[in-house]
Amino acid sequence: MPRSKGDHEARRRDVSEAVWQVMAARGFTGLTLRAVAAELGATTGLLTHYFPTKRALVEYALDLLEQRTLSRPRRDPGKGLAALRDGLLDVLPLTPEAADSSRIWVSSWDAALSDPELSTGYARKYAASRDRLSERVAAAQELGELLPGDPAEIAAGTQAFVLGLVVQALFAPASFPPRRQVQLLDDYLAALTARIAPTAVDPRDPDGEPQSVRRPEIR
Amino acid sequence: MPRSKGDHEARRRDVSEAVWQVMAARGFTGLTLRAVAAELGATTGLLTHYFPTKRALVEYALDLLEQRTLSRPRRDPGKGLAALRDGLLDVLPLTPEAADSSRIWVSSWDAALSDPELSTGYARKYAASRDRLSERVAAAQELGELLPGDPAEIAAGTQAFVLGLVVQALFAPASFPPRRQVQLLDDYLAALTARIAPTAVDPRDPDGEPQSVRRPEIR
DNA sequence: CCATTCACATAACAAGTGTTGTGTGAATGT
DNA sequence: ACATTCACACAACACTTGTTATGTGAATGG
Repeated sequence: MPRSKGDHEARRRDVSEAVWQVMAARGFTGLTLRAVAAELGATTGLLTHYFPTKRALVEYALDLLEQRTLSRPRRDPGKGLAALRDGLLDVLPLTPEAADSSRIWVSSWDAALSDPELSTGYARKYAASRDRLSERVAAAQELGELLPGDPAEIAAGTQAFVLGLVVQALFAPASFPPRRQVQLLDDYLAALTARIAPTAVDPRDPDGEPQSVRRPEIR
Repeated sequence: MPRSKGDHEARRRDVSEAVWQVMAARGFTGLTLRAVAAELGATTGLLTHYFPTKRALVEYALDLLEQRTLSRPRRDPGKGLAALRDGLLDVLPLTPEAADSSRIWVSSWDAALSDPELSTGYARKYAASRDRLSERVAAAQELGELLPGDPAEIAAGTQAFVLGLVVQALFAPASFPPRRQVQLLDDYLAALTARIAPTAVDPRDPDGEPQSVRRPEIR
């Protein structure tokens, strides 16, 4: 072996950084071999040496995106409802880095929707994310911090909420500063922890004692 | 003028249809002059005759997208909360045509995020949409069907919710059939109303009017 | 020391893109 | 009837894209 494996890995990390920069600056469509090479101060020959085809680089970029999103400096999750809230906050573009990540995600949806293989991969990733949220929902319910109901459904709702909030914040960052994003999320969560539980009221016995659920102490 | 204005308009409508077909089939990135021309059974010369530049065609396509979305067969909006619900249902990809429209929207975000001019246009459109929702929120509040609170904030929340639901439904249509989408939305709306029947919608008639809506307690 | 192997650079290719110029037949105005 | 004007087709241009082939200097192994 002419070079050490450490060199190879280091170079690969350089490529990651270049890919990231290009995507952040020019979107997923702008992810081109020459753009990455230029960002890297190299030529396309380098890239074809590491990735046999463009598709390989795209898949690598998506893995990188997922990995960077997951390994983003996360909040130390609290317990119950606080843990759910933290998990949702991690999705929102509250910092410039998170905004970059979010923009890349959204811009990648175009290519993903046209590619069945990528599309199923995305579906899988989002399903996994919902499963993680679902666990926290169930935990919060056990603590009595969330209204009863199918955790999977509630998790899907929360996921939808933050996803849509991400999109809106990307297009109108001035209208959706971090503070407002957090506020909107908290309002949403507060609605899920209403004082009077809809499902706690038996339709045949509307005068029954409603289950007491205290409002969350969040923020 | 060699030809009647009617011909010109008719031809333009043909172009619209071709543009739409191309976007639905190959996404916003796949919107290319030759693809549209082929779909139209013509050459690129036709398109350059109607649109001086690619950008003009893109803007035309976006206008078409907005117009088709707005003029989509809409529900006859009810009063108060029902009107809000109808407005939100109109956003969801509940029918194949609506799914096409939604997919095109999402795939257009890539290009829009990289283009400041398009980006501000999107921000404006979404803001207008929120304003419309906001009015319905306020109306529902006046009827006592929704909890008090800033209508603009509640509208932003509902918009985020349906937007995110659209994205999830596009990537996992099997997991988010129309029935579940409606159910999720109704659960969300139920959370915004203090006292409302848990099942506001007949599962066999998801597009129908919500039933047995009870007035919330004023706290 | 020397053959080999790796890590690229260089350059060319074919395909696809938007754009532009030049035709051409048909409809129109007079 | 004739000149004009429109609505395209046709073809070429310059450019970008992914891909591929070939070269080359440096590190490595024996």
